[in-house]
Amino acid sequence: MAEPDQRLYFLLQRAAHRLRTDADRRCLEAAGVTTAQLGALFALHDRPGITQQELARTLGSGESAITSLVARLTKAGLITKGTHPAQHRAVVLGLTSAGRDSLAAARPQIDRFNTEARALLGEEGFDEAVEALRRLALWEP
Amino acid sequence: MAEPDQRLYFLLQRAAHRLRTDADRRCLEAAGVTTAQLGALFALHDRPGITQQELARTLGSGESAITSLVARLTKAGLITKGTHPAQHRAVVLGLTSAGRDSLAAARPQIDRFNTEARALLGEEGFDEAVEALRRLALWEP
DNA sequence: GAACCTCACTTCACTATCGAAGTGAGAGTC
DNA sequence: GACTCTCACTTCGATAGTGAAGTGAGGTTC
Repeated sequence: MAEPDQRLYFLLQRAAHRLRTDADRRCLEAAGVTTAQLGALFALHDRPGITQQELARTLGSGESAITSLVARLTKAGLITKGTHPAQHRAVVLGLTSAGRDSLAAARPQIDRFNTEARALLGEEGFDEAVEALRRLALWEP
Repeated sequence: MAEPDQRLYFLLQRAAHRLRTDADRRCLEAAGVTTAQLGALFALHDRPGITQQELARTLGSGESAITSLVARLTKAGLITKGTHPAQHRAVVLGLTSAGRDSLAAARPQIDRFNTEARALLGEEGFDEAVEALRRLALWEP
């Protein structure tokens, strides 16, 4: 048992966890948000006016996880909740200027983070890893 | 903003999350444990008699996370807690036969999981991904 | 127009994680 | 012997996720 290559997901989770704690720490220090919250801010920056449901799909989470995430971000004054003109009960989300500030503050940390990861894995290794992760993230077993 | 390669950790987390939910579902169905719990069972299988502290290091988690994890596994009757003969307050962990059964039941699921991942990424891509993840998991930025 | 349906969102109980603070028994110091 | 220190573990209050069940206003059907 315990052959390394038989534990892809253990490795994946270790790596994700390892990077998350570090990224969380950096982003919290720089922008006051966690990685999950930053992911939501990014999504809202890219697609302003999306609904909670769309945000959930974008982030790959369930709607109930988004409810509490949105609640925390709203409470922190980083995003706004509005009503959709056409869709009945849909909640439309948008960034506040404070949200944009957080995003801008986190930006250098992300860049530094990726630069370091590129240095660790090498240019080619980094690109391969990104491609593999993209496939795994979109995988439907 | 939002260039894909500037979001290594978002991708990593999406991929880890995506695989975890699937792996969790399979392992829960087959062995009644979550992926995190299975990771602990694996570690105890490989290194019987380790302490909670060593388990935390092995899994890459903090000790407080291990406290509750161990509590749930003990309550489920899958592991045992004992006292270390030499180290004072160290808790020594071991698998019960039920724990070994869960491990055995989860095994085919893991194999199937890895086979599918190999098919998705290709032999070479899989090995590269495993190596990249190993480096990221052990990375000290 | 009353009953039903839809569907985005919320709530609840659970697992999992963190970091910081707390606990407590043995070890060391004087 | 009393005091302090050490250190493995526990507890606490967060964030983050799941799935299942609940909510409620708008639309549909007859």
